[in-house]
Amino acid sequence: MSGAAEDLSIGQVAERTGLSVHTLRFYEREGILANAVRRGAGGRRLYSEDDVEWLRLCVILRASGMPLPAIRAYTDLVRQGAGTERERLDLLRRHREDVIAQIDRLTRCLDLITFKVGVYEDHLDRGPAEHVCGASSPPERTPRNQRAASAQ
Amino acid sequence: MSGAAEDLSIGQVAERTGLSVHTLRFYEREGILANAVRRGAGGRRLYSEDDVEWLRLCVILRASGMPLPAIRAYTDLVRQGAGTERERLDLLRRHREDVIAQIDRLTRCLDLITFKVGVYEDHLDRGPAEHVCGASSPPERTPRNQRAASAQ
DNA sequence: GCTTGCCCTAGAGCCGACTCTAGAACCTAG
DNA sequence: CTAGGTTCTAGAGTCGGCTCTAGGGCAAGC
Repeated sequence: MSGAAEDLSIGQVAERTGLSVHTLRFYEREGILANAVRRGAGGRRLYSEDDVEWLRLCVILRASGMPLPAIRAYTDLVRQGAGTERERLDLLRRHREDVIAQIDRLTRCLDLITFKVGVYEDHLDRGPAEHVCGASSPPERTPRNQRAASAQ
Repeated sequence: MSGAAEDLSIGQVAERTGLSVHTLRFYEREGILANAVRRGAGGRRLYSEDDVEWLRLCVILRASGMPLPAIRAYTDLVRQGAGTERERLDLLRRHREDVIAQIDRLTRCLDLITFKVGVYEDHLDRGPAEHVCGASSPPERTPRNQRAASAQ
């Protein structure tokens, strides 16, 4: 499936991955391509659809905060071929946990920020109250009801 | 409430905010303190509990990806005092949207990673299948049932 | 035959956010 | 009196992840 023999230029790959051509070359130097890029006339890089798929995976890993060295480690495992599946799975699982942790952290931040937004909304549509400061923990989840909260 | 007259040293503030003393001085230079730090004997910084609260808020904003210039902007508004509440609210609301967007992105990444983990689990406990590649979109949400998927 | 556009390499530059260094002052305990 | 710990300043260094520059090649179209 999908294994057409269409060769793609670096510019085309940039278009379909959202990465810049600079970044594509940079990733290659960093060892972040599952299979070595072939070269065409004049030394130009030739990419396959598989390369694009691989890069899209890399984009997702990056977007979820995986550092380049970790992506390189994963790439190395893939390049080593069969027998490294267990390690790849472990690596992905660890990253998965990491992403979950990130989401948790962000969600907790979001709660506090939402609380703070609530405090300001109160403050603005019921006239100024006393002073209004730090990150004071959402005391009991009722921004629109109580007046001890910070609005700095 | 809580407004004791206890002065805190930079080291104590570092402890209770989780920031390093270096970072505290750095933030100060960057204009990220709602009220100017007082100085004690020998020019040493004296922080109040309010400063700690403020810094905790900054930590949350940073942890949720707000860049220092935006935090400085917010700090400036706070320093200008009453009358800037609308702007502060807007700034916080924008950040709130941003955090929600981050969580969305991460959640989408998580789905793909989870899918990929599923593919590897399949692959490992039902013996190797064909080749296994990019980020191929979770075709119909059934990792453990279908065998077209990528395991690179 | 010349411009335009895409591509090449090696290496430098940039940005954000810290992080650390050097050299010196002060305070407290032994 | 001295050693250890904390703090001070100004400024340099680090790190991750790009991003760009210089200088050049090649191919297609006017």
